[in-house]
Amino acid sequence: MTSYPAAAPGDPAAGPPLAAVNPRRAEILAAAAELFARRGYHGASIGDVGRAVGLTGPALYRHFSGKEAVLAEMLVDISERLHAEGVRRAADPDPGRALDALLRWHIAFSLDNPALITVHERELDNVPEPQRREVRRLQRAYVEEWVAVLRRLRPGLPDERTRAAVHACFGLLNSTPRSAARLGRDAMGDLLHTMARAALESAG
Amino acid sequence: MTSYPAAAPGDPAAGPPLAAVNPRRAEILAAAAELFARRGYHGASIGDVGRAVGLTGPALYRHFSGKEAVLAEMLVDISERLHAEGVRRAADPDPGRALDALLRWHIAFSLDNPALITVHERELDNVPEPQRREVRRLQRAYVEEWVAVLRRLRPGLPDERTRAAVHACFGLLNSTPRSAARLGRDAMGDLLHTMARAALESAG
DNA sequence: CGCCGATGTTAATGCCCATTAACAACTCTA
DNA sequence: TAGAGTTGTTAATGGGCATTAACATCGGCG
Repeated sequence: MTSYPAAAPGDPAAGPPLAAVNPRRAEILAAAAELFARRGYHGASIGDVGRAVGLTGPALYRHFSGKEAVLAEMLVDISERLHAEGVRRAADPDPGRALDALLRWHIAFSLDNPALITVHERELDNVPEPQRREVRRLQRAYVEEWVAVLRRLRPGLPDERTRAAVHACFGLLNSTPRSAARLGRDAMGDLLHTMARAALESAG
Repeated sequence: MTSYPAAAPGDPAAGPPLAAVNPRRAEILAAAAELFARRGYHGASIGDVGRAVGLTGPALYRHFSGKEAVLAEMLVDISERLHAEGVRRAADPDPGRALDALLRWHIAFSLDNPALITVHERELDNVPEPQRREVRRLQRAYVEEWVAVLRRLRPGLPDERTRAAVHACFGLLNSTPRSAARLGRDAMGDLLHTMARAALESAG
């Protein structure tokens, strides 16, 4: 079992890379993520997002081409981050270690970015078309990294069952945003890791 | 391991009891659940719901006092059904059997009513105030049924940890609506049961 | 200094939507 | 068969919201 310290500055779980590029854009994306997670894409207005960063609604159009573009950039960024680091961690030649590394990564991401996880899970349908495909592609690829590791760990399992198990595992891991989490962050991370690992092992 | 046949007519998982009372209301509630689940409460209009049952938007006001009332009745009904049957099944004197009975119940409900599960999980904030409290109360009570069973099964675990484990388990179980589920219904039910049971046992 | 691009603000504009009004049709029943 | 309740429909009505227009401010740079 590994511990779950808060994300360090260099940690890939810490924040979107574009935070350094344009702080205003990053600030808007963060506020929008929070609001979209809490009230849903259609439940949060451009004015709400603007107000959350100390601006009026129309000011956002200096930074994004529209409301959909905010969501699109948010989801593409999340999927890319999840996928890129997933590939890296799945590459461990020992499948058991790879699985633990994937679990640590996903859990750290959920604990650090509950709003992003929520939006990623719920709002894909509101992303306009060129980017929706891309997000879907990245999501699928990320799942396949997990499936490939499990396949090495438990050869002979039907792929469909493995895929279903991975989806269920994500459900467990992504429950973080909804659980009040009076447990401390580290205890919660350890608990999720233990439960997810046990769940996946039981599927074989 | 138990199987997960499709809900029989008399089965409490089959449908809301008020379906027999007023078929039009039930039809509207079902259509609204589907639309609210797919597009979110704010993303589905009264007109959309009406059209889904072959009516115009304003016709719904003959059956409900407004859009919020549709959501409220839907969520109160779900929470009541989950809770009532949860109490019944948690009453088994053998905690191991009680846990399996709870798992079977929750899994059958998710498989039969993916849209309801989704809405129940996401839209509580849009329920107007007198009923929101009631739904919260029922949700909490339902969780406590699970916690009580686990407490009997694994005495000595801190309640906070047990509660967190139950929430995580719900995340796993409720992932059904999001997983493509090319697995057959019964295989999916068995898989979820196995994984959830293993996850909960690992938490102690 | 004087212009300009970047970034904001406050007024339109136009659409969508929840809700209500005004008006039918159908059924039941006295 | 007339009248009333039930369930619909098609027109308002009014508000909210995304988006755009028109107008400032300000910092840098010629």
